[in-house]
Amino acid sequence: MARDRVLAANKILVGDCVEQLRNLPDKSVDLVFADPPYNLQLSTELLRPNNTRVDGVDDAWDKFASFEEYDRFTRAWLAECRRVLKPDGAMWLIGSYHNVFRLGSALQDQGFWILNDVVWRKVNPMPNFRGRRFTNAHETLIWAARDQKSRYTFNYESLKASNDDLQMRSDWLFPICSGPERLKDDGGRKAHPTQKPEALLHRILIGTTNPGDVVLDPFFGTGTTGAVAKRLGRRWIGVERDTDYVKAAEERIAKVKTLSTSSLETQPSKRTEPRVPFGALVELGMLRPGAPLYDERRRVRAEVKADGTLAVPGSQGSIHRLGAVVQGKAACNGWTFWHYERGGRLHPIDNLRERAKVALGLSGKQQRAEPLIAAE
Amino acid sequence: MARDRVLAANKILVGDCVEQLRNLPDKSVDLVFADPPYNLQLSTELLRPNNTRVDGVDDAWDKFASFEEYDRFTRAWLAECRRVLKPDGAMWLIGSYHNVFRLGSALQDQGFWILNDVVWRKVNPMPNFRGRRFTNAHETLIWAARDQKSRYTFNYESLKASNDDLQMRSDWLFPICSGPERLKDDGGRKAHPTQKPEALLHRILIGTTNPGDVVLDPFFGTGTTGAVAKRLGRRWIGVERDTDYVKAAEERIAKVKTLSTSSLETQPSKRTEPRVPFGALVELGMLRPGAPLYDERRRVRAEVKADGTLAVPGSQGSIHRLGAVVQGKAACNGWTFWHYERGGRLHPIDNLRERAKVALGLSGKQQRAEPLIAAE
DNA sequence: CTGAAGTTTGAATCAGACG
DNA sequence: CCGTCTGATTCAAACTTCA
Repeated sequence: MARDRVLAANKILVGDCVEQLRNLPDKSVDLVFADPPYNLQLSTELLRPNNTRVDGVDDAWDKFASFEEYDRFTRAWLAECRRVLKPDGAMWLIGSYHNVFRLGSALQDQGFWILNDVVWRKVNPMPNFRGRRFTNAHETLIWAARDQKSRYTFNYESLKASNDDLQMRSDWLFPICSGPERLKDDGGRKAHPTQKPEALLHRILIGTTNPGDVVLDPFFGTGTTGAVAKRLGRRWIGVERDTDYVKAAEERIAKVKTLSTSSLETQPSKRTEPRVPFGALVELGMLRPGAPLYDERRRVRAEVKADGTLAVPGSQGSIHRLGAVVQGKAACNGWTFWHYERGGRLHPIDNLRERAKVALGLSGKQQRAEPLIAAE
Repeated sequence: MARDRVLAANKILVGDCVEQLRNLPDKSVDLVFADPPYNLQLSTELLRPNNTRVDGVDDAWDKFASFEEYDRFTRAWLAECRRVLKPDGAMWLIGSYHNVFRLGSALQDQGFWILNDVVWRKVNPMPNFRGRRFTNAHETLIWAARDQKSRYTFNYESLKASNDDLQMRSDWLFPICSGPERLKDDGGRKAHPTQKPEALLHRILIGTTNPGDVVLDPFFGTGTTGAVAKRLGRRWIGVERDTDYVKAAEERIAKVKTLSTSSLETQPSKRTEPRVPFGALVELGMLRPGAPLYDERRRVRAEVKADGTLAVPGSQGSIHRLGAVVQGKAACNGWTFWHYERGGRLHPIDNLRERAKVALGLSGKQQRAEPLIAAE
C-alpha cells in the first residue's frame, strides 16, 4: 500500500485531510495532534449584554448535517492517523462537549488506548451572556496510545520538575490565545477563529515527544503545532485545506527559530491567586445553612442560606452585596464585614476562608475541614 | 403503559436498575443524577450476549465487544431515565475517561441536549504511582436537558451570589470524599469504593433543582444523592442492587435533617419577578404624557405618549424598539437605556419600575432595602 | 510620557411569554 | 407550531483614548 509513499517532514500538505493522509507512509509518525472541527451548529446570533454581536464560529468547515455524518468523518481521518502512526505512537485530540464524546468513543472503537483525558482550564474564557448555563471555561484533551501495547513516550521527570516537583496533573491552566500571539489577517481581524495557545502545544510536545520526533497535525490551521514543534526541535507535518491558513502558517513558522539543544524552556505557568468563594464554605459544611452572621458590633444579624447567599429580613444576596445594602453603601468586602460566633465571640468569616483554603489544597498544609458552627 | 405506576418518593428501590426504573411512571421526575459503573474491569466482568466470558484484552475484537456490551447497558438505563423525566427535566452524569465518552455519545444519540460538561477537580487525587501518566485529578460531569426544547431549572443568581458575584464556571474544585463523611463498614473499611462528596451534590441540587423537586439516582450506592436531597428539601428516589449499600444508605439518610424552609430560600431572579409594562407608569401618573426621556448622555430626546409608547421625530414605538432604532442596533433594553430628569439629574426609568411594583403591590421581599446601619 | 478610563473580544449548540 | 415582542444578561485581558 505505502510502497511509494515517502515521508517528507516540515511541510504542509494542502488539501482534504483524509486524501492527503493517504499519501503518507505507514508507521512513520510518532505523535498526532488533532484539533478537528467542533460541530458547533450555532442556530441564531448571540448578542452581548450591550447588544453587540458575538463573532462566533460559523465557518463552512464546521458544518455537519448530523452526528452520523460527523462520526463518519471522524472515523475516516482517525483510521488514517492510526495507519500512519508508529506502533509506539500516540495521539492527542482536543474538543468541547459538542464533539469530544464522539471523538473519545471513536478512538476507543478503533483500538486506541486512552491514557488520560486532560482539561485545559481557561484563565479568561468568554462569559455566558444569557446567564442560562455555566461559563464554558474549559476544553477537553484526550491522550491515547495507538494501542494498549504501545510503549508511548512520557517525559515524566521533565513535567514533574517543571511543576515544582509535583506530578503533573490532568488539569492544566492556560490563558486563551490572544495578544501578539494571535495571528491577524490583512484587515486586522483574527486570521483563524480557533487558534490554540502555543503554551498548550509546548507542554504536549515536551511531555510526550522527544527531539527529532515527527508530529502530524491533520487540521493544521494557522500552524501552532508546526511553530512549537520547530521551536522545540521536533519535525512536523501539517494538513490544511484552506490556502489562506496555509499561507499564514508558512509565514509564521518561517519566523520561528529552533532552540539550542541545551536550552530547555521552562513552562511559564501563569498562576492565579487562589480564591475561595463564600459558597464553598456552605458546600463544604463549614457554615451550616441557617447559621447567623453578624457585623462586628452585632447591630445586624443575617442568616446563611443553603444556596450560598446571605439574607436579612427584606433582602438577600452575596455576602458583599448584602454587606453593602445593610450599610447603605455602594460596596463592601463581605469577608471582613461579616462575623460568625464561636465561644461567645465574633470572628470575621475571612478566618474561615483561610481554613477553607487549606481544605481545598490552595495553601501549603493539608488538613480536614470540620464544621465550625454546629447544627441547631 | 404507566397507568398503574405510582411515584413514591424518598425510598430506595432494591434490584436491577433497568427493571426497577420500569416501575416508575412516565414524566414524574425533575432531575436524574447518575453515577454508573465505570467499566474499569472490562475484561473480567463483562459477559458476551451469549453469556460466555470475554477473556483476554489483547484482542481488538474483544475490546470492541466489551464496549458494545457497555453501550447496550448504557442505552437501556438512559432510555428508562428519559421516559421517567418530565419534559422540562434534566440529567447529570458523572464518569471518567474510561466510560464518559460512551455516556456522552449515548446521551446525544437519544436526543438529550447537552448544556455543559463540568469538571470536578480533585483537591487530593490519588497519585499516579508508576509515573507513566498524568495524575488523574478530575472527573467529568455532563449536564443535559431532556431535549433541546426543555425549559430546564438553573438557579443562576444563587450560584453567582455564592461565587462572590462571579458567574459559576464549568470547573469545580472539591476534595474527594474522606474523613467522617466517608462511610465505613463493620470492618472499618470504606463501605463503597466511589462514594461522591456531598459538596458536589449540594452544588448540583442547589443549582439545578427547586425545593420539592423529585431527584432520581439510578445507581444509588450508599445514598449521597438521597442524603443531600433530604437535607435540601428535595424529594428523592434511589435504585440500588446491592443490599449492603441499601442498608448503609438507609441508615445514613435517616440521620439527615431537612433544613428549615427559610434556609432554603434562593436568591430571587429578576426573570421570575412580576413584569411591569411601561404603559403602567403612564397610567399610574408616574410619567405624564409629553414628558421628555433622554439617553444617558442626553444625545437623544424622546417624548412619552399617552398610549404608553415613546416617540422621536420620525419614529414611534415601544421603549425597547425606539431605543434600538435610535442606536441603530438590533435590540435594546429600554428600561436601562431611557432616563427621566429629576432635580436636574438623569435616572434610568428602571428606577420608576421598582416604585411601580410597590404601588401595584407586586413587590416581594426584594423591595427597596433600607440601610440597617446608619451611614457614619 | 504616564496612568486612568473606556472599548473590544474570545470554539457559544445562550429566553420566554404570549397570541 | 410559529411569529412577535419584551427585556435579561458578561469576565479577563488586550487594546485605545484621553487627561
